[in-house]
Amino acid sequence: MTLLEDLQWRGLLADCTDLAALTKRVAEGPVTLYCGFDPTGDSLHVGHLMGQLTLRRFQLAGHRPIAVAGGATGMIGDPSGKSAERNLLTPEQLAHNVAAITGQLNQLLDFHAAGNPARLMNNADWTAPVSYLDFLREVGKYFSLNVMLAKDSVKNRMEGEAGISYTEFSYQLLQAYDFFHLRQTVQCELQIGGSDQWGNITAGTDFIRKKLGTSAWGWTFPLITKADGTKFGKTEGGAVWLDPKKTSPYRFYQFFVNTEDGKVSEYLRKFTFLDRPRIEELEAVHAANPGPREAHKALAREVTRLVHGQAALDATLKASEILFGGSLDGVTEDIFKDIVGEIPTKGLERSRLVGPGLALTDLLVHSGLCPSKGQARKDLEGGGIYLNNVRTAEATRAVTAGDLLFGKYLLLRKGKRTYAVINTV
RNA sequence: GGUGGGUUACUCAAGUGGCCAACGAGGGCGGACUGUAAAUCCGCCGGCUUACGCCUUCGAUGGUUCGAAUCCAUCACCCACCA
Repeated sequence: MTLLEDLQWRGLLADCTDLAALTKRVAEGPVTLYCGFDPTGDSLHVGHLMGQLTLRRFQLAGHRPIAVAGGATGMIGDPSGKSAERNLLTPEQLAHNVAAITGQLNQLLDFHAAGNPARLMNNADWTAPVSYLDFLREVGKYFSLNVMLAKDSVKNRMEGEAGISYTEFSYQLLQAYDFFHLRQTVQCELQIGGSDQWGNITAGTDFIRKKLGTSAWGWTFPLITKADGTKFGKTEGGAVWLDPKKTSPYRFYQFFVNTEDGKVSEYLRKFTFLDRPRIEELEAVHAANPGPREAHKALAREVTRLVHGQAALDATLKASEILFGGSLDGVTEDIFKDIVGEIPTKGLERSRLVGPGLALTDLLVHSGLCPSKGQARKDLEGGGIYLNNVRTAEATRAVTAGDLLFGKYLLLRKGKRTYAVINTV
């Protein structure tokens, strides 16, 4: 199976500017390709993984990937997929964000591969020095307003109430200029991106054809959705980030374990490097016996290892085994200590547990599991609270030193899978 | 600039003097079933309180009234039509 056939089998092709020609070109030898990442936040999230992983798939097949951090485009704001104008980031925020995501982009690609090492660039390097007048003469002249206005990203905003500023309207020119610059300086022939980037990518291929008279291709992959069609990568706590300080490896792993059955097959194909026989084997195992969730766990293991590494994965697996293994019997202090760092942990002065102890409702609020004492009481009465993995339904329950595990910890749980640890000091 | 309509809890959206902490839907959280899934069913969703109840909330500010989300005035923002 060729690379492009594999990508299509994985469902990673939404659209291609000329699939037949690209297929021919890829067969002839290594292609240089790029994918851009705008620094809209101080971390990438699981949605961004698709671009990074696809670059990596090309690299593994011998091609030359470039990850481009959007130091310039991030200053403008991409209107694609956005229903309203966004606030501009300050230069300080941008610099901070670029530094943060640059580190993350370094993880998934191989920058030392013999023959085709990955490269990391920042489009501010070639965009910032260009003067406004030069840009209008050298770039703007090649763009038809009619075509620009017809792009979905612009059209949707023109039709809606929010409108669009001249600044965001100009975004497609900047991205087109990136592609043009890379085509000219490093023979980059292909740009990949999510399907919402189609308009920006074709702006680039059109510009290259007009200005350079050479070929360039665009390839988009479908945006990931959940089974109910809502946005992928959001949880109660917000986005699932790649930064372990924002989303712990444990939560990251759990996010994938909790994938709906109907999506496991798709996610295995799109988020892992497992080969086709292995994925089909996992699908068969799951179909035969869905209870153990083997496919979900394989998915979660693979993605967690890719993003956080083997050591973090091991710790996460250990914590998950304990927390979802049922009883805490037989768990030693050393093993328990390992899970403390994996799930949200709050400190508590041990003196507060002496005598009558501390109301469990107060402890639930302190741990962050419940937003208020009233809610904590309702959760308790509803049977959704567990102390040291034992259901506790008395709203007036007090917690004393006698409840401590290993004389030091308390394990609180709300519902089936939300845990918190109290660490006494 | 003129005239009319609007601003309600996470979102949408009822409510036009007391029965309103405020219908309903979505969404969220819990429970049952199951498999840390989906679907379904049940409960809860401003705060404090064991409870009676108390406190804060319906764009902002002031007023009328025993009593206001509901009436009046002023202000702010949004929408529609006219100029």
